[in-house]
Amino acid sequence: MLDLKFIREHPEQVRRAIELKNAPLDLERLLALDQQVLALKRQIEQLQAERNANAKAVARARPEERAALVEKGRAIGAELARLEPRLREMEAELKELLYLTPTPPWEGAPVGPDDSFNVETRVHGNPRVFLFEPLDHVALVEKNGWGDFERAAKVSGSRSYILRGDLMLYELALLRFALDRMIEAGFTPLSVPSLTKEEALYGHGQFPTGRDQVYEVNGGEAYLAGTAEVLLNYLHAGEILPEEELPKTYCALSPCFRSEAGSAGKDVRGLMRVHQFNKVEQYVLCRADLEESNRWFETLLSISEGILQALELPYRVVEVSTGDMGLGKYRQVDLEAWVPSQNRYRETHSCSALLDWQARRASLRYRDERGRVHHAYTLNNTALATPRILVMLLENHQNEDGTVNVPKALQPYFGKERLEPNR
RNA sequence: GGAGGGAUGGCUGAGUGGUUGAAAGCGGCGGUCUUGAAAACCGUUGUAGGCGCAAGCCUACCGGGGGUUCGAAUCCCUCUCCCUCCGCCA
Repeated sequence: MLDLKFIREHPEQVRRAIELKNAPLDLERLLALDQQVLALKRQIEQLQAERNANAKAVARARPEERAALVEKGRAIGAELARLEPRLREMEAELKELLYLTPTPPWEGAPVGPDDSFNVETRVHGNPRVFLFEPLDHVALVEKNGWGDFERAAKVSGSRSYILRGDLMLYELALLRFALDRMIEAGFTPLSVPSLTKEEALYGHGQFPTGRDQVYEVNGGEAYLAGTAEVLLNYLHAGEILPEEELPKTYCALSPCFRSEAGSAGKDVRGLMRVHQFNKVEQYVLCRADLEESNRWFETLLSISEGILQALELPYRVVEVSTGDMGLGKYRQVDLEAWVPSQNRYRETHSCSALLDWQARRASLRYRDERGRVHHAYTLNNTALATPRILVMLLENHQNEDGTVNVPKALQPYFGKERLEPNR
């Protein structure tokens, strides 16, 4: 969400951002509505001032003057009662439009409407050359008894999974490993709920545009968060933090839920795209300073790269295009790890800087040393998400006999050098 | 699930229809005093929006929303959250 004043004063920049981001927003409607709201508000405030003055006059009035003043107050009240509902409606519509305002993307972002315009900026490691016919991750899981997709579907429907034996333990090891990397980097580990209120989803940016991706609980009483970012971003909602308390650097482990509406037919098999998964998320709330935000962006990205390197996975770095990055983002870089069975890289991490777009929605503010109040900047990135990362780990580290090697860095967490078949 | 009690400014807390955006205390900030500090004393100290070159003025906000009234922190309705007791329970 952009500052209304900024929109008024820089409509051309906003128009450009709408174009670049393909934002579903009618800027002319927003600007016109803004003017109407301002005019009506002025009128109403004028009437309120009159009403207040009149009410005070009633209190002081001599008995013979009262009736006339009360009558005047009644007239003002009637006029207000006529105007106020209109203002409420107009403000509600204005707010809906404001929720659709996009952050202008950074000048380095590739320009284009979709992910086909994303640009690979760097590759790390080489895809492994197999001296045997490698299996895909579903075959590996089935061969070793490391999971049960059929029964998962019976119990929970499509896009669900059951992990078993070593693979189940491997997931736990991975999550704990990722948390330790975050803690080493100075982040505060949190466990947060997955149940979320509607406001938090608006504050995050998931609502209103991504509503169809979210599971609703009890007819809208709550929602299941698709990422801990939703919760982390609402932790300090409405607060004004002292500047000394910034940056807030959090990492959280949480179950994540996604309806995957619209991705029917894509990645329906296995662990690639599931309705419920676990994720360690990185989140930063910092001062409204572009340089600081840029530094954090690099930090978040390098933490994730460090994790992929420790997992000994070949990956590439992708600069996400303006049309693919989402309304709120200033910059987005994805990390994609190699998937041998698909002969391509698939996303494992998504690093984003949103400037004050989320902070305005959730009212995340801080007070500087001069006493002035600012909206903060927010950033986030995946630290590690399972089970998708298991796809890459199983396929890349498989042996000819179907066992799977555990990267050195994970061995202390897993306790063994390889995953062995479940008997 | 049942019964009851609450929600006021950074914090504690007064305030049940009329100059109350809100007493008082604490805290914060500035100053006086002091070699320095403490204490004491004086001043100051919410957010958002609008108007104005500015000084400043206006409006809204006492958990959220709605209502009654000339006038609401105060009365009514509703929702949310918190606390106590009972029941159930990982």
